[in-house]
Amino acid sequence: MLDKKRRINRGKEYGYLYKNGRRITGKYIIVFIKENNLAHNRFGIVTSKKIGNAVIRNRAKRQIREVIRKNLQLVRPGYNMVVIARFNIKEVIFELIEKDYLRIMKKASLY
RNA sequence: UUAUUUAUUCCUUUACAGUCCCUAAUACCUGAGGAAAGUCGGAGCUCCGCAGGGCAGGGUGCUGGAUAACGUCCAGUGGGGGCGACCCCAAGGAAAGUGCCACAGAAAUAAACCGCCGGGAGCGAAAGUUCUCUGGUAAGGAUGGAACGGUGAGGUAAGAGCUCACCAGCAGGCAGGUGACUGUCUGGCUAGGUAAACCCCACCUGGAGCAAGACCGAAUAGAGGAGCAGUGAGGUCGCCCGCCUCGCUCCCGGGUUAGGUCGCUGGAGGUGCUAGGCAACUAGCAUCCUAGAUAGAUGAUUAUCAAAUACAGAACUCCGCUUAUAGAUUUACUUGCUAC
Repeated sequence: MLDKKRRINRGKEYGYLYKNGRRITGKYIIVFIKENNLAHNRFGIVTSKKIGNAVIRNRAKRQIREVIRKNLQLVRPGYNMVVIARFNIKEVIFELIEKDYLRIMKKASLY
């Protein structure tokens, strides 16, 4: 699990990011990004019921969390991000998700 | 365990030392299911006015037992199915009342369409035959899921439980059984189906649910004005009674996204043995037991295990039911085939 300070856990913050954040769409994930004026990044992960049952949703969440953890040092700090899993994430292996994530970070000039 | 900061204790003071909390790093330990699922039934627990009475509403529906309880389970009874092992059934009441019974058919709780028989009238010598005539008749035909018990005999103008025998069904007695019910005798002679239609009968039923609810913290402002009412308004399902609380509405002014802790897991618990019981289950003894989160949990890579994996992830707890499923395991029996 990520540290408590690196998590987004208020429904309102998610709503704020959807409204005001920059939206970048990848092949398997969608990311909303907004500056947060902190020395670190904060993340939220969303897996909707469209993706599948609880087992599939939890697995997708774990894999996204691992991608974020693995590349924590690479990404520039000071942003809030919401990562949304798309419905086709359940069919792909870990490396492809990681590649997708890094591509989005590059596009946002955070890497 | 280490480190940093802060607070506190001790002390005249300082230092050393100790304790608690927060944060970070490291190490070690622990972490889902038979269905965790669907949320269909029941219960514990919590709060609401301790929930009292009546009506309404809802539920259950063969009998006896088990259980904290149930719409669950066990053992029976009665139906139905299967060659069989065995399986299935919301299975009370239709002589309390009402409704409905499509199409077909003359008629669907009401009967005469065809037919059969007697009488009358006409025709005819008679046999007989005809009818806008009259009466009897439910045996036969035709329709239908169902036509006012069935089969046979007597009986009759023709017929008819009109009479008799057997069968089905009904009522009552007796015997057996805790009981559902079974057996038998007697009687009168027949009573359509539908209650997952209304309904009747018996029993059960207050409501909301862990986002229940409790505590701590933060913030905190109304002796303001106007109108209305006092047979008023509100109070955790509907209506009436009973009970409890309070004036109410509008305007003006003020406040409001800050959370944390508990509830939160050891319990109607699992396993084994003994005893009781046909069984469900119960009792005693022994022994075993580690999720408890709060954006909400089993990651990535490599290796290995003989090989491989379905349905699927706890959110207060438990007992059931239902549905989804790869594989593995156990016992008893039935049927078929093959061999002896």
